[in-house]
Amino acid sequence: MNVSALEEYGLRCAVRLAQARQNPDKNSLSAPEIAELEGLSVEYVSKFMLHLKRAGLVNASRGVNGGFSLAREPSEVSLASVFEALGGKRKSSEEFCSSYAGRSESCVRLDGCSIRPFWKILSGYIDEFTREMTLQDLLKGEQETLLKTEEIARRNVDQIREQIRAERLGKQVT
Amino acid sequence: MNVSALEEYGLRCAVRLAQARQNPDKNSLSAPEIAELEGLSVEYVSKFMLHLKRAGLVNASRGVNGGFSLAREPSEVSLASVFEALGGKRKSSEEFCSSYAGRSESCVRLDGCSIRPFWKILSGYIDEFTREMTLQDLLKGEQETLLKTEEIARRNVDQIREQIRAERLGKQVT
DNA sequence: TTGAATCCAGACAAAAAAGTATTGTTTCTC
DNA sequence: GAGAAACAATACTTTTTTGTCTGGATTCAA
Repeated sequence: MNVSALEEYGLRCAVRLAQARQNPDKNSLSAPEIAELEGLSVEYVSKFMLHLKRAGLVNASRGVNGGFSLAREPSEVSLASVFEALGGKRKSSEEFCSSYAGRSESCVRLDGCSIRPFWKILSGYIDEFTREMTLQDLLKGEQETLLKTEEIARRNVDQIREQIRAERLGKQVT
Repeated sequence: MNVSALEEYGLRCAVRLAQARQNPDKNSLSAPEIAELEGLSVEYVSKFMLHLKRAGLVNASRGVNGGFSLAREPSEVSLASVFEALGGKRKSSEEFCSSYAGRSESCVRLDGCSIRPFWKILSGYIDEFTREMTLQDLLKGEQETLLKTEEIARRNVDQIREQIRAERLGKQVT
């Protein structure tokens, strides 16, 4: 349940590009520039950028004045899409169960699992969070980030309430 | 941002012990028994249990009728304490920044970081979640888990609002 | 047209996490 | 007391993640 290096560094690079985009003179950054800004090696940064490019999030141009630029508006780039582009896809509930099946064919706990509901809620919140947040949101500063966060958290509570209601109805029918 | 094997399997083993505790005849389980129940190797389970024991969460007894039993009431064992015992401690905000410093001495973004507030909120929610949830909660079933979840989520919203308010006041003073 | 700066791609190396194997110690039962 | 069943501890192997290195290919400018 920790942030991976991929997620952290990749997101930082994306944010740099989002910032650069707001610069009227020069809205692209080269790998060496990003590396310098972030204190990372050029090779490492290049690796991230390649992934982002393949996913269509970033445009690249070669040559002496080349570099990378964000392909879309920062407000149109969710953090989830960045993470996905980087290859560090989060496991869905099903993938999760099958990947932690231990030695058995499928998870021993498929019915009556007491842990899954817990992970599911937590995981759902994280997904919601990363899907709703965009590069633009991050650029706006802490105060704005907090406001957006509150909105997401509030909606999350509503969703949980909805689930509780649904569960209750299901119970009554049975 | 994925659950580690340590967290998943370790928690499962702890839940098994919490279940066993409710059994009046036999409130302990041996490593082979847990391994069988969870579809894991005995050696692997033993490794988890050793950690849980060292952290004082679990009592162990050797010999032919030996095994492990939960040292406290399931309602007194938070998921956070289980995870911590297993060694997979979550990074605090400070640890986080220093561990992803790249090649520099400290993180390049220490002031005016646009990403930290985001991770901080998300991380705070996860921490809150794992601290509040206990083994007892997991045993109660999905419906109860959801109710507790809603409570935590609601409190989370309040905390965010509090932060927003504090931030606003801070801004005004400056 | 030559060279420098850049992206592109995959192989490679190092470190961490996941999982196994081995050897020993304790406890119970017969 | 001997043997079986269990925990204890650590070393070892495998896999995944993290990060580097190397050898291109493309573009621009002098």
